[in-house]
Amino acid sequence: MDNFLKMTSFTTNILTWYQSNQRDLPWRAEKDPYLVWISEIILQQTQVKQGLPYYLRFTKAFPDVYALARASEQEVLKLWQGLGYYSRARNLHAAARDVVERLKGQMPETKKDLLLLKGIGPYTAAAIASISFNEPVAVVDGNVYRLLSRYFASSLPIDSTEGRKHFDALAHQLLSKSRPADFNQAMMDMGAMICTPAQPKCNDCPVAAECQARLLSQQALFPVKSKTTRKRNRYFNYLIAENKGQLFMSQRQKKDIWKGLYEFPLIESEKELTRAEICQMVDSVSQASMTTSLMSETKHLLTHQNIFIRFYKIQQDLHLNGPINRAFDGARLLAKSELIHLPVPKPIETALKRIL
DNA sequence: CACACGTGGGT
DNA sequence: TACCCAAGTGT
Repeated sequence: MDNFLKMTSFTTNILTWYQSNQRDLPWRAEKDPYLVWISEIILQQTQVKQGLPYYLRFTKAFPDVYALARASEQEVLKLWQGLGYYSRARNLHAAARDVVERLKGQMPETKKDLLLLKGIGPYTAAAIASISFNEPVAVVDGNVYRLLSRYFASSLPIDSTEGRKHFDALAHQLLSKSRPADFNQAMMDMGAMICTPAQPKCNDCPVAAECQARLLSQQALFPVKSKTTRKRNRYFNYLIAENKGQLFMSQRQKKDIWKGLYEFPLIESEKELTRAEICQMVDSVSQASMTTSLMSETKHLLTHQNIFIRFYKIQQDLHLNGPINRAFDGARLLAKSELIHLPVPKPIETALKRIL
């Protein structure tokens, strides 16, 4: 079979498989560009199982771009709480206001114009343009890299510039120009349901017959990645200071994890600190004998770092006369009823549940 | 352009 | 346990 016929059969087989195996997902019914947009942002680096409940709550609260633009950033972050990658929420909110104010509420209809919006990169722009407006552009995400690298048994690293260009070109060659929406969603469903990272279901795969990795029994060797990850440890010592039913809380501002979210006053260190050292640090600034007690500790595993978290309860109410420690700079005393509305990181959410 | 950004699930 | 992975983007 020559290359042209092989490519044609790949596209045909993928489309046919999709017709009878596609997942029933809420944003697929109307292809409303706003709903597709929300779904694509939520599903970045996130599996459907994890993102779906967020999509349902989010679109119920903000059914259209105007509702989202009207909301405050904090309201948007609160609905995003627990999903991670919070810049997605902040960018989405900013872009919604951009669409309402600059584009009179009309979503851009081409990949080129969609790319101008905050938080929309090559993948998301192609997804919205193809799914909602039938533009013949291929989506190239982790699913597509994995599927194509296996199908062609290509050892080009998917995290290299050359590899990305190669698979992008391949995806565009294989793309159905008449049914880009179906083809792109078929590729993603294939990657999520059949050509999975571990133990792919090759027996159910519509293109298994020509899959080079399968012919070599080397599915597990693809895709190839060149970079290695190394982790650093961080130690977060949170000070829980309660005063007359109120709690000290501060908002993370720096260009760092959990930007914009709220937390307890924090002493961060590169190495593990003992309870005595924490006490000493607090006492030296407050010039008083402050005692703390360790409430609990958790471990947070991230892509590039491990965060070891300890929660200390401040025993005495000696912080009445202002900040007792640099950790309390910028901290505000908030009533428990207010805390419920603050967006907080997962570990803080867990701690608050115990306290409140 | 290498790196940071979250959380949950799998091996 | 300690990794890896998941519908990527911004800087």
